[in-house]
Amino acid sequence: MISRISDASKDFFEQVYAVVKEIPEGRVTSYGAIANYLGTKKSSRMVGWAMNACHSRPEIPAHRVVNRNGLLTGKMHFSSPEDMQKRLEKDGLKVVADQIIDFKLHFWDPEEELKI
DNA sequence: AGCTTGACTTTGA
DNA sequence: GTCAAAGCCAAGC
Repeated sequence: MISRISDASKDFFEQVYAVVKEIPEGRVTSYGAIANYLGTKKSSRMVGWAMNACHSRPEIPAHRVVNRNGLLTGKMHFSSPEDMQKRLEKDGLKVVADQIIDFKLHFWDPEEELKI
């Protein structure tokens, strides 16, 4: 019989998407936080790479995922660079110079909220 | 098959 | 505090 891969071993991308979709409105998180929650802290880049493929998942609020500094590093990957900031402001967040104000206050840690 | 790039993070100077 | 370099894994060429 064919040993199908376990659900827990599903694609890393799917895991990232699952976490990102759980990000509540008005909250933001970092690539590293997601990677850490998934257990691959070192592979924070993979989270970003996963987001690069988020075009396959229109329901992914990728605008709520920023780098460790709260900087909108991936804004240019959106339909329009302004779209990401506009969505964040729509969520009640303040963005200045492509950076989220009080980022740490709005930081949403999946390890804290989702409880491993 | 190997090298380069990438929506990052951490560490050292 | 900033700046530079290393580490990381995967996809693209």
